[in-house]
Amino acid sequence: MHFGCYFLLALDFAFRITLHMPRDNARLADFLPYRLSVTSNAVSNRIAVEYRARFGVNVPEWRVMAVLGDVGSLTQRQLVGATFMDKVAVNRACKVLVDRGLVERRPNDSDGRSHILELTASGREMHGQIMPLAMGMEERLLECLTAAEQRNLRKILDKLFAQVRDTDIS
Amino acid sequence: MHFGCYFLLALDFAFRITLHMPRDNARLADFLPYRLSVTSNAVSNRIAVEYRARFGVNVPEWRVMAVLGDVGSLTQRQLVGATFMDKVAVNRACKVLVDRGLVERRPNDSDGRSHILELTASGREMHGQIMPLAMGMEERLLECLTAAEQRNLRKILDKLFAQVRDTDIS
DNA sequence: GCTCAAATGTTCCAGATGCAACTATCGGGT
DNA sequence: ACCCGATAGTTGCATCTGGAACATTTGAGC
Repeated sequence: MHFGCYFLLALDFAFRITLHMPRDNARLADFLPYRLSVTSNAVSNRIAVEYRARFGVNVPEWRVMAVLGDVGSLTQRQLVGATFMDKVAVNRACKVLVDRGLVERRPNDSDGRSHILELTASGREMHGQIMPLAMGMEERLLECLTAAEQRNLRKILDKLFAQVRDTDIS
Repeated sequence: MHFGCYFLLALDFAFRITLHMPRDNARLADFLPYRLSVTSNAVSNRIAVEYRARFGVNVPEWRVMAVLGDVGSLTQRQLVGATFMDKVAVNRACKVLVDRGLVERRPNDSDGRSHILELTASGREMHGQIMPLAMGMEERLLECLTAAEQRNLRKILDKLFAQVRDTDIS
């Protein structure tokens, strides 16, 4: 966790440079991609620690479980599409989940290259425990925002993602 | 880049599960920390590729240069506070920048443990080139948002960060 | 001025990440 | 039926990342 003990110092520091710097100097703290990254990492780390401590899964593994628990049966390729993760990350997450008996992998009759992945009974049980935890964390995280701000945030993130995907930023 | 060729399929997939899934099922695509992470990673990767291609620096190195160029002279400890990066990341970034002649490190007279880091002439020159690029990318990224949405986003990210920092999410 | 806990920076190691190359399979064109 | 380019999955490798242990220096208390 690279925030925490240093945060007060950082705030003080940011405050000082806000006051004393010439207006035309670009400050990292004003750079929106930077803020997005810092906030996102803080949120992700916080949640990842919780998943790890309680269920022994990392974020890619949890994402795969969340999608499988929601949809049912998917191939790795479909999981890649559903989670926006790298196919290697999906492959590794699936391998771990299969080894732990949380996911079952059976041949795909209509395509010999792929397999069908599905939660086992034990996987569904963990899914039933981990989803309320995730929802609870989301709720407590979003407590600080009004309903309008929550809607705004979702809309804005969608717009930004589409912009990065479609537009030549460079 | 783990989005791109799979994106259309992902959209289609998300669309299908939106339509056909029971309402009470929690979907990963609705989970805000997930969306935040996907968007942030997409933005960061896109920008990182640009820095790498044009200046041969990675994100930690760029952050250190941005702060040094803005503030002047700092110790590694102050850089940690200013960038929210890990002290190891700051140390490595500084080492690389010193080796490349972009940053000068001189003893700190008032504290024998630390050194003062400062951009060299060549470092200031790169800073002068890289900051407009960063600002331009930010501008083109934010083109998709209204002025009100941009203000909202900054406010919301601040609130979220404070929430993660101060509140017990688990 | 001595001692010791705290702070700074550095190195080491272990895990996460993702690209690229590879194998196996598919399916369209001939 | 046979190519052959495209696709699904896997493995290897090189890089990124951060926690933990370490050396050095500081500064407060005695």
